[in-house]
Amino acid sequence: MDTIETSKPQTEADDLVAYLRDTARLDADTPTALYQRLEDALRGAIRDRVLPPGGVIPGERELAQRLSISRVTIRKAIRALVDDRLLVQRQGARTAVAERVEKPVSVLTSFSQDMLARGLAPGTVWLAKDMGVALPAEAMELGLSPGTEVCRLRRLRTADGQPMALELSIVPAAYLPSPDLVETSLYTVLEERGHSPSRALQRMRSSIVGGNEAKLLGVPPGAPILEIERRVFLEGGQTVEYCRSLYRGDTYDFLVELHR
Amino acid sequence: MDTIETSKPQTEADDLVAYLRDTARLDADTPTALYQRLEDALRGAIRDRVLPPGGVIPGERELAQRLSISRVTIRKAIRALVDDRLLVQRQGARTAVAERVEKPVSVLTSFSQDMLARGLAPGTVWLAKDMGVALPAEAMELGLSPGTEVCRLRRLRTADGQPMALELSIVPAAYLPSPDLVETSLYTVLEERGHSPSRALQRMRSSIVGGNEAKLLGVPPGAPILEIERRVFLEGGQTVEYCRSLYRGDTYDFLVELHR
DNA sequence: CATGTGACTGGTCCTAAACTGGTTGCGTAC
DNA sequence: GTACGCAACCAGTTTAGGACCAGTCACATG
Repeated sequence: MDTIETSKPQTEADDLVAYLRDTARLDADTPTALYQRLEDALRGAIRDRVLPPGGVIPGERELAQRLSISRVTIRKAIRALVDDRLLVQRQGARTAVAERVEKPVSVLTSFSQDMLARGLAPGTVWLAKDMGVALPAEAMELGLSPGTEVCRLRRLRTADGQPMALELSIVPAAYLPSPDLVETSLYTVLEERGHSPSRALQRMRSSIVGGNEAKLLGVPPGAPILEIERRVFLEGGQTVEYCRSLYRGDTYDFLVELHR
Repeated sequence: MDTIETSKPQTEADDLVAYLRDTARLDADTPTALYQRLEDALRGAIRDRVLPPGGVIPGERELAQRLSISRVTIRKAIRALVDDRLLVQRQGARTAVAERVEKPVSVLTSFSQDMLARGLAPGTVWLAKDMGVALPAEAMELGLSPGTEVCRLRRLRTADGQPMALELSIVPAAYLPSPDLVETSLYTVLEERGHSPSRALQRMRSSIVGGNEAKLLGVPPGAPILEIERRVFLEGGQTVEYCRSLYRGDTYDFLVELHR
């Protein structure tokens, strides 16, 4: 028999059990699988710091008994979190919450944040701000119906006063009613208006700069540039920005983290 | 929240059943086929988030009973949505609403996989394979003690027969005892030997190709190239490969997915 | 101090019941 | 023929129990 006789007043464990019982709605009769609900509840407990990083969770048997759930189910839920690197299991030792969730480097940042992270002072020179009906190509990239209004922002971005990139941003007027709302950071304005970018796809290629753009960037024609085409999405999947940038190849590099 | 569900324990299921009953007009005598109406109703339920993505729908038998409809009809309606990838069926498990399946783009891939994903046939021309004591710079990049043995692989990678990239890979001999083990794919060999890459950091910049490399890549000197420097890590964090590549700027672009 | 024991941990295996979708066959109505 | 209903069976999943192994850790013993 694998019985358990614990009655120690472990407040932490009690808190967790209570949290799980509430969050997973163990008694409710939902169509969702039990282990699935428990998994989500555990995920929430880690997110809400009910389970602090580095802390340990109660034993599987104890959890099973106190939640009136089979150990199989507990293990199935835990297993999913272990696969996601949120929990760490070691035979013989208790299951623990992962110490540090490695913050991925592939993070969606604005130009300003990017430069600050490099220890450079970001700056902006406005080249054009306008508004109008989306061109067919723009409507296509943004997933808009033809005829929708869009804002266009054309800027020279600088770092420590030196030209770093040319940027053309196109944003549906639904998210940015006027280009004049943007002082320096487009993303700040979007966030303030409740349209937080959540995801982006970015295509990069190496290319050669032409005459006009070379002058603006302060490099000789024929210098290498990093062409970046970026489509930024909201939580719901709607495209909130389409952006084409030319970064100076001699002073800019892009860092990505790749997985699995 | 827990106390409100006195009259009806299955809130979620009840909501759906009510929604379907209303939307599909089950009792009405319309020329439209019953399964057709049910299908549209289910489609609406998904669109209106009555059925959230990732959620599960009640079992076919339960639906059939509660809607007073045959299971055959239920299945016929569900079948259509499965064909449209709106629902996901798995024998033994409940039918679930499809998650938005944005395939992750920031994935660690080998050159071969990358080219295949682009619909191109990957190829390799060996320029050099050798082995020796790590140079100080190499030891530094790989995090090795000075004097450790490393393998060096220098390859011209082709796509559909055309030169695409020059690649110099450096791998500690502990993970690759001999450079001759690699036929075409380094990652395949590493995986077979139990050293699966799990994570990589990649730095990219735009640059100009020099004379020798231009000849190998089949582009004129001064053509734009994408310089990629990649450090690949194992699960445990040890560096398993340090790689420098030059990709042709005119035919190669790199796609990344960024979050939050 | 070292060390060994025992209680506890997760890892793995098993049985079993109650469900799930998958499939087939038979029947009725239009 | 198509639409619809009913029923049985198969295969897979979920959940509940249990038992045993192997690793970990705290604590008493020397």
